[in-house]
Amino acid sequence: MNSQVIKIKDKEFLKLEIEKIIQKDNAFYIAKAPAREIVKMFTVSPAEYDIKKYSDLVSKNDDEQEYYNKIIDSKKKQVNFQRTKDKTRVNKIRDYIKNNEYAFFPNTIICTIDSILIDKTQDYKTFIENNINRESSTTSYLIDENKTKKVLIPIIEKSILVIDGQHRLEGLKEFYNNSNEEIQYDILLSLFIGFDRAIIAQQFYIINYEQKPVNKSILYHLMGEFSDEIDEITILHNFTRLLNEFDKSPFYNRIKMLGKVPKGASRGHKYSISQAFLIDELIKTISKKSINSIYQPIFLYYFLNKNLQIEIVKFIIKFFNAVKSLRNDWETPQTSILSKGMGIAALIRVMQLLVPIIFIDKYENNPQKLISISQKDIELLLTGIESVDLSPFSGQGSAGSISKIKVALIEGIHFFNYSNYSKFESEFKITYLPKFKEWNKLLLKN
DNA sequence: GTGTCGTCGCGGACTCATTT
DNA sequence: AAATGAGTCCGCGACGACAC
Repeated sequence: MNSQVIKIKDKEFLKLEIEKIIQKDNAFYIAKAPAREIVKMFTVSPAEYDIKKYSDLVSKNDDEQEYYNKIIDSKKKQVNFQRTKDKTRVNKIRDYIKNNEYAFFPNTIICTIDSILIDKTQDYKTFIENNINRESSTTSYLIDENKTKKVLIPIIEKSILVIDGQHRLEGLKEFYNNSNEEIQYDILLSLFIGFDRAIIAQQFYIINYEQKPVNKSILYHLMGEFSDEIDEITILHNFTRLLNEFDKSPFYNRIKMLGKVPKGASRGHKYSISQAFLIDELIKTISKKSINSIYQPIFLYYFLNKNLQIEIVKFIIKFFNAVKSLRNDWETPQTSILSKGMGIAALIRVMQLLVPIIFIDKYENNPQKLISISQKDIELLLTGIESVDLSPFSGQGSAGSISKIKVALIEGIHFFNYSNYSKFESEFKITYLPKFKEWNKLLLKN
């Protein structure tokens, strides 16, 4: 599939070879195009002249004029394909292209163009030269050349209307605007040519509002299985597998891998948390992104030292086994929130508050010493947790409840020695958080 | 229908760069 | 050096989606 830039009467066109894709009774086209040109051409709101087309239609249908007028009015007001540009997302895509060695976008940008078909018998250059002033500056031309279909799209703003892929293109645009690198970056286009706006609008609706987002657990699974970088997701993916498959783990047969209860699970099974959920919560214990949070990346040191990474999962197992031995409702996720998502998220936060304290007070800022902690030691630290009543917390949304459960747990655990969580928190922020944070920051420098 | 999960959006805090 | 402001992140609460 070739693409080239050509000039006809001082106007530049992007000439693309296109391939017809027939699906059922209709067809669209795919093309390969240089991103550097496309970013100059795309828009997400329909061009002005389309509205005029609708207006013409109205005058021919006088009887129903009022009806049509209403449609036109709503069409004019409604910014059709314009979604608010999410700047954060655009910047993320820009950085992805800039920094990632394998910065692929293998899926197509879905778009539409307004075009005129030029008959095979005519010379297209002459045709365009003759018509160029009569046609809109954004009009494209469809031609046949050497038995292949091609399209000539004017290299001008708004000649391509994007239905899906706005953020990818905005990201590419940002990349080109902020970089002198002349990289080759081809993108795939799915081109809808010659369809009524109503059809396009329908496609837009289906793509953007009806398409289900990918199950996050599957996404994490794929990243873990196929990415060869030992990044945060990969390691946590391996951890969750280990936690689910290792028979001494408190999470043995508890984790819904791929977000689903496995087929053939017994009645009364204990699959109570999803893999994605657990990864989302645990990532905060290893990610440098959490360094400014009150919930510190308590395992950052072990995460950064490859041969110590296993200590993270060992600690997690010891910690939750301690919880398990103190509270018998760990075994009954059907009736208790403790070993369900919210309970576990709250326990992880307790862990993130506990570790900095013992690290400083008991283990003399020595991460090696923390490794030697036993399940019994943790049980002693968590004494009091067995009396915390969790029944008031079911039946509500998650994020708020997680916080409330955490408060109840902290207030109940004797070691923390506070019957008032907010007092504990302010004390923690003064005495432990700054020291631990500094220590974590130091790890990143080395 | 009920209970739980998971995401969205908001407010506040913090950071960093630029201006005064 | 202080003030201002843009950008970003975090935690919380609300709510829609989904499973049972």
